[in-house]
Formats: sequence, structure tokens, C-alpha cells
Amino acid sequence: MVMSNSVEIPFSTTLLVRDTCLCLHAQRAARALARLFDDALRPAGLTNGQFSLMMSLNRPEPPPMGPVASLLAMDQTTLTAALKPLQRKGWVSVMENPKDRRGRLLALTGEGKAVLARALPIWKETHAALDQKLPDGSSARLRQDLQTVSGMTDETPNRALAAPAELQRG
Amino acid sequence: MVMSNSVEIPFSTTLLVRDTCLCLHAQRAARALARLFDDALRPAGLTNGQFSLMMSLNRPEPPPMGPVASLLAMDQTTLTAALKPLQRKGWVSVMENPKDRRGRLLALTGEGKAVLARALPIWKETHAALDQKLPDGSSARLRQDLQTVSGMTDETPNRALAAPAELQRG
DNA sequence: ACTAAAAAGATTGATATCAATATAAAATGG
DNA sequence: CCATTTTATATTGATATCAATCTTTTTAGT
Repeated sequence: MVMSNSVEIPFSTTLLVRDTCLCLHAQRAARALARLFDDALRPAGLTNGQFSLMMSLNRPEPPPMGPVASLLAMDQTTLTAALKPLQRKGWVSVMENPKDRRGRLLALTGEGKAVLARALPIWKETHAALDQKLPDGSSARLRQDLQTVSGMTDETPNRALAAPAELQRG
Repeated sequence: MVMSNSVEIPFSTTLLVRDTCLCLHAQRAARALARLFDDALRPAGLTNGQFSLMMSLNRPEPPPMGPVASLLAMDQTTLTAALKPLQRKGWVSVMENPKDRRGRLLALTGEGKAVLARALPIWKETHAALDQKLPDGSSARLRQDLQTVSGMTDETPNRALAAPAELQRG
């Protein structure tokens, strides 16, 4: 009798996982889109993530960190780290919240707004080109499905999706 | 006449970008799904990315690095880095390709196969639960749309999607 | 064969990501 | 008011991600 020294997973299973895993498909699409927008935004000096983050700070009132992290569906510690280079470049200011001294309020600086304004037309062009290349209706449908997934996997369902007060129109 | 010391982007534009940007939606969904699978796979000692990578190495013939990076839609240097911890743990072996001494051939070790085999049922459960929570038909549709996006943004269209020879049935 | 170009990976440096943990301040319950 | 708990954020350490650049080896053109 021979010791089984390895546990074989059938190749067909590998193919099944490759073809069906939503997580894998999402990571691949996220990497591909990140590269697309990173390349496009490079002349503006921003990555796709920095663009999204800075855009989310373009509000009437400076938001605290927690809601911003939720909006981007990222860990709070990731946001702390992501802010560092933007602070260093003087594009984002992080100030103590006078109403709650544990908290910070995030705001774009004048220069940050200028950088973002220069990046905006690039985003518009890139996104329009992307939309056009997608089959009719794909874009809106994909957006909707991605939103469903983001919300569903959240411990606090829809916390990131229920447009936070600071981002509500009106 | 007053110097304009900042370039304001209307708040309505911020809301538009937040609601429509496919890149942002993809990053959020990717982060959310990564957390979901990372949490589930933690008892098996794998992250979602390590699971996908190792599963892609479960083939009859050890593949070189390039096609694996393409399959995962990741940079080749990212793959080099991602292999490090797996090599250290003795789950993946990286050997010189005798047919092309520039290249490397990647393979699971016996222990790597065992780890992957223990992770597989966790993936199945997690993915089944996810599928069930999604509205009917969403899962397949989302997969398809994500694949379209991944392929479209690739410099070599469909390079990552055209199932590479090593992954072909037959 | 020789040279130039292309291909496969590795390395470095910067940022992104999250778990685990720590700190400080606010809220809550006596 | 005081002790406990909760909340908001920071720090550390490990991995992930990609651009820029480098080395080695193969391929192409002559």
C-alpha cells in the first residue's frame, strides 16, 4: 500500500474555477480598468484611485475619514495610507475635527482642486471611449451589478451604497 | 479684478462621477469580493489572489510565467512578487525552463496541491452563497460583462481571454 | 556566424491593501 | 461624575500592484 503523497484536483475543476469565479473576474477587470485609467490620467499626475479619492472630497463640507472609506469600499487604514502622498503633494488637507477631536476632516486644497480639474476632462474622454466600446447597455448594467455585489458583501448592508448624508443632493 | 485662486468642480459633477465611473465601481466590487474570499479562505491559509494563482497552476504541464500573468490580467512583475511567499511556504516551485533558459516553469508542490485541495470546498461554499444572494441571472451576466471589460482594455485584445493553449481542454 | 532586435524575467522604488494592534476621545451606564 | 464601552483614526508588518530599468537568452535579418 502506497502513501498518497499528493491530493490531485482534476484539471476540469481548474477550468471550472477559472470560468466561473466572480472574485477572479472582478480582480482581473479591476486591474485592467485600473491600468486603463492610470495610463490616461498619468499626464495629470494622478492614479485612478487618487482621482476617485480626490473627487469624493469635492464636497461643500469636508467629510471625516470613515464615510470616505465606506464610499470607496476600502479599509480605513488603506485610506490613511492613500492620503499620505496626496498630503505630501499639498493636494489634500487633513485637519482635526473641532467637533470631535478623535476625527479628521478631509478637504482638497486649491492646488488639489486645480489638479482635479485638469484630470476631469481626461476621465470624461476615457470613460466615454470605454462606454462606446462596450456593447449597448453593458455599461449601465455592469455598473448596477457591481453595485449590487459591493453592497451585498458589506457587513453593514448598503452602508457604502446608501448615499451618505454628505453626498446627498439638496 | 480678483485672481482666481482655485478651480471649482461643481458638486453635481462629483455625484455624476461617483455614480457612473466604471473604474470606481470595479475597484469597489473587487475590494469587497476580495475581503469576502480572503475571510473565507483564511482558515486554509490562502488569500483570494493566492487561491486563484495556485488554481491556475493546477495543470498537466507547468506553464511559464507570462501566460499565467496574462490569465490573471496582472503585470509580470506582480506575478514575480506574488510567487515569493508561495515559494517560501513550499507550495509552488519555480524552475528553469530547459527549453528556454530565459524562462521559468511554475508548478504546485505536493503540499501546495494539498493546501489547494483543502481550500477548494471553501471556495465552492463561498461562491455558492454569493451566487444565491445575487438576483437571478446576475452572476452569469456579471461574469460575462467583466470578461468583456478585461479583454477590451487589453493591449493585445483577448490575449488574456483566449484560453491559452496550456489551459485548453483536449 | 554576427549583429540587432525582441522576449522572459528579476530588481527597485513607490503606492495600495488589509489584519492586528494601539491610542485617544466620545458616548453610555450606573 | 466615573468606569466601561464604543468610535475614529494611526501604526506596523506583510503582501499586492505597477513603472522603470536591467540582465540574460532567443530570434531575426543579413
